[in-house]
Order: sequence, then structure tokens, then C-alpha cells
Amino acid sequence: MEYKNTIHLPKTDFPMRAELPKREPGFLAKWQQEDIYAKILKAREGSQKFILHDGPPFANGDAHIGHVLNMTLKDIVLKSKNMSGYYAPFIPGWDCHGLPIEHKVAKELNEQKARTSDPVIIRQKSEEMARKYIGIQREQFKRLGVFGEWDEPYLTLNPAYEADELRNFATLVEKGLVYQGLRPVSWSYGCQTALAEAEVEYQQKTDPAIYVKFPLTDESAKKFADSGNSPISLLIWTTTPWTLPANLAVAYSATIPYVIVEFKGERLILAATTLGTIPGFADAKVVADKIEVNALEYKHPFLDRTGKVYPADFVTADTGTGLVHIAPGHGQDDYILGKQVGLDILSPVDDHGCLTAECGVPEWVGLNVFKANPIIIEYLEKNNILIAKQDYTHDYPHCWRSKTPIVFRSVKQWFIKMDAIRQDVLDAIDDIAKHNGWIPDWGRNRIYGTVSNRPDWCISRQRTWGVPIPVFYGEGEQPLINKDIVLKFADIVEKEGTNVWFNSTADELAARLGLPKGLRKGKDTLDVWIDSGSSWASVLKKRLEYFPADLYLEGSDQHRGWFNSSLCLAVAVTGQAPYKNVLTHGFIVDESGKKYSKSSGATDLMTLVNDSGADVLRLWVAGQDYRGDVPFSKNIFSRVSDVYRGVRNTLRILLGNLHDFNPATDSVPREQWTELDRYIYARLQEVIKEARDGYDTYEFHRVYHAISRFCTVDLSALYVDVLKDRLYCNAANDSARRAAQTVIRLCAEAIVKLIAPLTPYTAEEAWEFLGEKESVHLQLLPEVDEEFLNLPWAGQFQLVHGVTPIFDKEFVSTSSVPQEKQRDHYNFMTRWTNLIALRGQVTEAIEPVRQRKEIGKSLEAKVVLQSNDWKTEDAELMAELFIVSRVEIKAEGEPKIAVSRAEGTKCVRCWKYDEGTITDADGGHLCPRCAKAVGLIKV
RNA sequence: GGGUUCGUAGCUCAGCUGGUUAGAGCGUCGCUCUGAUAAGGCGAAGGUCGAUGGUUCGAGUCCAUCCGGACCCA
Repeated sequence: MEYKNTIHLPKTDFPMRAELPKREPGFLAKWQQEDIYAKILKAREGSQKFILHDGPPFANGDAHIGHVLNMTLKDIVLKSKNMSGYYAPFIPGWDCHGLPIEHKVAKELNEQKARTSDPVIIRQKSEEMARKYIGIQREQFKRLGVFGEWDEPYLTLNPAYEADELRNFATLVEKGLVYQGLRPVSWSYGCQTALAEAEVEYQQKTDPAIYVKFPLTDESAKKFADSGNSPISLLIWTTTPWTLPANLAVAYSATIPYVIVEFKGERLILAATTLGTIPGFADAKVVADKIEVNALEYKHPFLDRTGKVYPADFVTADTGTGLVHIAPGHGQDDYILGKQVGLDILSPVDDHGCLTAECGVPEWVGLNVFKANPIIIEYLEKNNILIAKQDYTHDYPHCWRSKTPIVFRSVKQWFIKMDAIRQDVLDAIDDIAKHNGWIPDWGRNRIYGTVSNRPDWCISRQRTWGVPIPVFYGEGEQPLINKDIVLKFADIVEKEGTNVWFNSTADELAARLGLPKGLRKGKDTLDVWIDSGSSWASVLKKRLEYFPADLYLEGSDQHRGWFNSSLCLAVAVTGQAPYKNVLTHGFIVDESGKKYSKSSGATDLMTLVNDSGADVLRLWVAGQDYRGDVPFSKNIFSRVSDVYRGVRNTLRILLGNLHDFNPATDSVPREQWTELDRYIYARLQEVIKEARDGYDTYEFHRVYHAISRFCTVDLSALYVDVLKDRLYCNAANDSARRAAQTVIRLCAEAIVKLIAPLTPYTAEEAWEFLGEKESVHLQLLPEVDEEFLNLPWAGQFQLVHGVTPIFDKEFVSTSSVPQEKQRDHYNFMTRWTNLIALRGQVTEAIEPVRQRKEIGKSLEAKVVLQSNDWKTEDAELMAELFIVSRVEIKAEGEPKIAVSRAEGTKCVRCWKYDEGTITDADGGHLCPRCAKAVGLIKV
């Protein structure tokens, strides 16, 4: 007789194969249609707020794997906060201005042979470009499953945003923090603009390193008459020959010994430590050592002026000659030293990187500095000023757009005085550190160092796609700017946008701002870091009326970027940091830990989503400890897919076993659960605890591992496997069967809720199969049932048979659960931990029998346990737990586990072996339980 | 070159304030089931804890140096 249809096999339409790329868009559409985001906020209205403030990505390309990491983390935070009962809205933003977009536009216009310098056209095209990519990225982020106010993101090009940014700027002007100055800046002659530090990238570059003589003045030379009477010079070293015309001084280190050597009939002064590194100097004769170089005077090697030697601590003993040529117009260190000792700033280089007449050598005027290098060297050689030269390869800063090497050049720029706000900013950093707001905690050191060393903030850019600096210039280029002008302009911008600056004449603007005619309007725009760094004003203060934010979450590079600009501006304007907590993630690397490149695999979001689905992609993010580098490779992704399948299949079998279970009417009270049910339920509580802790501390990989392990180890391999007999073969309404279903239902519900922030699509799908009508994302995460949690001892059971657990009387529990209950539960869990360990030993003992082909499935086995640790009444429970037909416990002899073929006959219905004699009409053997279940015998 | 940081099995992660033969899941390999089936169960192999030196009775855990990677800067 066929008994297959008398047993309760699992039944579900929840598909085993996810086919996420196909299935996910359906849920996305559903969420969109019911406006799930608004619903969630409505459901949490009045609850405590949690504000994650979005750092705006640049709107200049498709979203790639870096965005996936960042956005997924943000979304996991938000979803888990919402499901923890917080009111956690999300207003995404985009950084719209700046060089990358303007550059792209210029390129396109060029290709269309429509090159123009009309700022109105460039700005119009740039806005189109920005909006285009905002549209693209928005759809991509939505597809990732990120919930937020996508219809009303914040854009740094919105007039209202720009107006708020300018009002911030007005406060800075009012506080006297803004000034115009001549300073060396990183200049891109390719883009003809000063660059922000973040716009500079380093590439290998080979430059000529030259050793040049700077002859001492007669006065200074006299001091070294003892060492001879040949010509005497300082020997300097430089890799930028083109800066020599701007030389105004030489620096030395007070901690390095200097010597005079004789070389080809001349005397040269240099650091003793560098002798060996200079070509041809290996056997140079030292004619004087430990000489004093401070305050020596020298003649410029080819210009008619003299300079002096000054001490400086940036001079190193291992490169060059220990004597550094100083051009205050062409270097940061040089500038600072020059300022200290009162040097001028000479910067004979124009916007295109070409030498100007100020360089003093008419033949060089108009040459690009890098083209001038060989010509200058040739000149030095001819005039016997050059001592040696060699190629020198180093990492040299380049413009991130035009890829041209940077030239340090002094131009008039606008700055924010860092010294005026530095201490306040540093204090704000430490205030955050006091409540552990830097996550991980080293974030504090990183931003502290950055702020400490930050020179005055250059905020002007010679670009058109940005927020204009509302400054006018009068007679003699005197700048005219004050708080009122900026505020008035901000009000105009609020209504008309910043385009008004570009399509009005100076006189028109002046008239509207109450200024006289005849002024020149400024052409500079603000550094884009001022744009994004002002977002707290427009988004947090004005729109959300919530300041400071609870959390900023960006890559670690933002310690110098947005974390920094946002912090400096907020402190300068409000005296307060814009965030309470700053969470940082690392960068994507390949499996070998190297920087991720396109050759490492697909990088754009849509390709990844279309290949494996958003949920697997998100699960990959969740599984990583993102505080360090985040590796990504096909292999890693494949492992994540395995985990996904594991969890999905577990959910499937759970759902399948609930097909005839109605939780409202079929649930069984705890008192009637079996020990195993209680054990699994207790394990579930540990998992809920671990997962919720993981969410609370933003350690999502803990959630990932806890759930994955629970699904595979506790549920699939243990609970479900053991339960098959009970679920399939017992009578449908049998209370043990219903008890199992009660726990299965609780497990499924908890798992689905717990994975909802990680894999929102799959969670929603499974949630529907649980028969729920409202979205899983409207639910709260499961609470820990503390009665079933081993608070003090979780995970610390002694794996020793039969040892009666001793309750630690010293322990003081903070739990509200009565100590008596805690002890009972602890003892129960110890017993079960031991039972599970014993199960491991039994399956191990079964294995060789199976390998010998004496048995196949474990139900064909009988286990004889020789042990004093277990009581005979546990035998039945053990048989069920080990999934064998029979267990005998003998309290005699050496501890031993013996496995043999089960005696008796196989029940044709449940496949267990027993020695009963019941047979059905066809002569098939049935065990008593099954006989009852099919009505063959009556109870 | 400087600052910050990371380096435990093929992969992702545990290893608390230093204490017995370093753990888990996945993958791999072998076996098994065929009533979760492009599934399920069992077992096995896999690590000089980046390297070296030191402190200690004892170090994956502390210190130093080095190697390699990442981010930021020069």
C-alpha cells in the first residue's frame, strides 16, 4: 500500500530558486505603488527620531560597486532603525556642481564643435548633465532596495539650497573668517583652475633632479677662508628647475651636520649625510666639517639678487643635499617659511603654466614650466652652475580631470582662516570622541590629524559651474564683500537661482544689491566642498528641523572630505558639530587585497543587480566587516550566494511545514512543547539577541553569521531533520506536531523580520508566504524572550557528559527573570548542549557503519550507549534526536557507543524499524504509531 | 617619505582583560538519502594565527622591527 499520501509532506509555492533579477522588480513596483516609505514613516510618527544624513555623491556617472557598499550600509541602518521603532526618514542628496561635470560638458561641447566660454550655456548644460545622472543614479539606488524620499532629494543646485549655503557663507564673512590672499595653491594648467586637495591625484612622474651651485657672497665666503680660497657655494638640490627663478632663500636643518667638500677645484657646502647619494661625490674630499650654515648669504645663480640661509624642520637628511631651495610662491613649506622670515612671494607663472616676464630671463618667458626644465638645465650647464643631474621618479600630484601635473603657483584666492576656528573644531572632535561617536574609534585620530594640519582653506575656484562668490572689485582691484551683500544676494538666489550672477551685468547686480555702478563682479565660484559641507544647514536645520544628525556614514576618505568640510562649516557658523556619530567604511578591494579595478570584474551597480539580484548584492555587503577593506570577487560572491540559498531553502522548508498550520488556532502553549522545541526556541532567542546587538552596533556581519548559522546548523541539520518524523507521520492535529509547527512559525517569523534590513525583497516575499498582509518593513524586529536566554552563560556551556551544572551563586543578574527560572534554564541548556554534543559523537560512530554499506540512512541504525551519564528514560528522546530507530542505554562497562543494524522490520509508512507485528492488508509492516495514524488500530 | 589602518583555514567571520591539542559557517573531497530533490543528512581533509625578534612559566592575544595591502597626505 502506498502511504505517501497519508503523511503530511511539506507544501509551499515559495520557490526554491530565487531568480531575484526577475522577481525583485515586482516587489519594487508594489512598494512604489503603496508608497511603502511614507507608510513606514507614518507608522513611526511620534517615535524617537533617528536621522542619518546622506553624504551627497557626485552626479556624474552610473552607480558602481562603491555606491553599492555605501548605500546598502545606509539602508541597512535605516531599515533596522525603523524596525527598531525609530522614526528614521531618509533624504538622499546629490552633489551637483564642480569640475567633473563641467569638464564632461566641455568635452561634449568640444566634440560637437560647439566650444564656448559663455558661462550661461556651460551652466545650463552642466545642470542638464547633473540632472541626467541624478535620474540615473536615483533609479539604480531604488533598484538596490533603498527606501527614501526619492521624489524630493536634496540637490546642491536647488536655489533654496544655494541660498542657505550663501547665508552660511555670509556668517563666515561676518565673523571675519574669509579673506583674499596670495598663496601657493595646487594649480591645474590643464583646467586653468586652482584645485581642492581632493581634486588632486598622485601619479608616477620622472623629473630631472639637479644639483645647483648657489655661490656665497664675498662676505659669507670669508668665514670659510680656513678651508681654502677656491670659489665656495651652497649646493642645493631640486626636482623643479623651473622654480629656480623664484628662489628667494635656502633652508637647512639644525639637526644635520654640514661639511665643505672640494670638488673639481671648487668648494661646496652640503649635508654630510647626503654625500654618498650624489653622483660623483663618493670620493669628494671633505675640507671642513661641522660648519655653521645659519644666516649665510648667497648670490642667486643667474639673477641679480642675494638670498639667505634659514633653519627649517622640514629639511631631511636623506634626500638632496640637506640644503633646500626656497621659492615661497611655489610651495607650501616654502610659503610658510617665507612668511615667518618676511620674504616676498614671487610666482612668475601664468594660468597656462607658462613662465612670465617676472622670471627675469627674457628667453624663457612664455615657456610651459615642464618644457622650460631642460632649457633651464642646459643654461645652467653652459654657465657652469650645474654640478650633477639625474632622473628622479616620484609620485607627483596631478589634476584629477585633465591629468596634467600640478604646478604650485601663487594666485589671489579666497580663504577661510583655519587658525581662527581650528581649536573649536578640535574640541568638537573630542566632544564626539567622549561618547564614542567615532566608529571605529580611530576615526577620531584621523580627522583630528587632518584638522590640525589643515592650512587655510582655499575656497575659490576659477570655474563657472558652481555657486558664485558674490564679491565685487573696485578701484585697484579692491574686493568689496560683506555680510549684507551676501545675504541680499542669497535672497535673490532663493528665487532665481545662482544663474542670476552669470546672466546679469555687474551694474545690474550692483543695483539690486544697493551698490554703486562701475564695479567688476567676481568670476570665482565656491569650492564644492562648501556646497556639500553646507548640507546640514539646508537639510538638517531647515528641512528636518533636527540638528545635529545622529549619524554620518561614508568611506574613510571623507575624514578629509565631507566629514571635515561639514564639521568645519558647522562649527564656524553654529559652534556645534553637525553630527553625533560618524561611521566609516573601507574601500572595495579584490580578493588579494589590492585596489579594485575594472579588470577585477563588473563594477557597475546595474550589471551586478541584473546578474545576481539586489538581495545577494546586499547580503554580500552585510557579510563583510566593512570597518576595514571590503574584498569583492567572483569567488566571494559565489560564497555569499551559497549562504543566500541556505537561508532561502531553510525558509522554504519552514514555510512548507506550515501549510496546514494556523497560528491563531493551532498554536500550542509552551508547557506542551517538547524539550527539543524549547531548545530550538532558546537558540532562536540567542540569535535574536546577537542579531539585534549586531544591528545596534552596526556590525551587520554578526547578523549575517548568526542567521546563516542558525538556519543551516540549528534548523536545517538539526531541528527540521529531527522533526520530519513528527511532522510528516504524526496525526495532523497531534499536539507534538502542532508544538513543532508553533516553534517553526516563530522561527520563520523572526528570521524573516531579522533579514528584512539585509535582504528586503526576499524578506517581503517570504513574509507574504507567511500569510501576512502588511509589508514586513512595517514590522518591528523580534524582541528577545529573556526567559529563554542564558544571559550570563550564553555560549559557555561545559561540553562534559552528565556533569550536573552548578549555578554560580555569586552571579548578580540584571535580568528581570527570577533567578530560579534562570537556573532552570541554564541547567536545561547545559543538558541540551551535552545532548547535541553526544549527537555529534553518535553520528560520527554511525559513519563507518555507513561507509561499510551496512546501513544507508540513519534510521536503519540502532545505537547502544554505554554510559553512566545518561538515564534510561532518555533513550526514546535520543532515538528521535539521533534519527535512529532505537537507542539503548547501559549503565555498565567502559563508556562506549556501539552502532549496529536496527532489529525488527521497517515500517512502510515512517521507515523506522520496530519489532511489532502489525501488518496492513498488503502485508506491509506498520509501527503502532503509524497504524494508529492510518486508522488501522484504534487507541 | 609621513599620518591612520588592516593582515587567523580556499572564502567570510569568532577567538573577552595573554592560559590546556586555534573555532564556526560556506566551499572542496568522500559517503548517504530519494517523503526539502537544480534539495536534504553524515564524515573527512584544510591553519608555522603576515614574518622575525623580545617580554613572560606561558602569546593569535603585549612590545619592537620588518613584509604586504588600503585610505589620506607629501
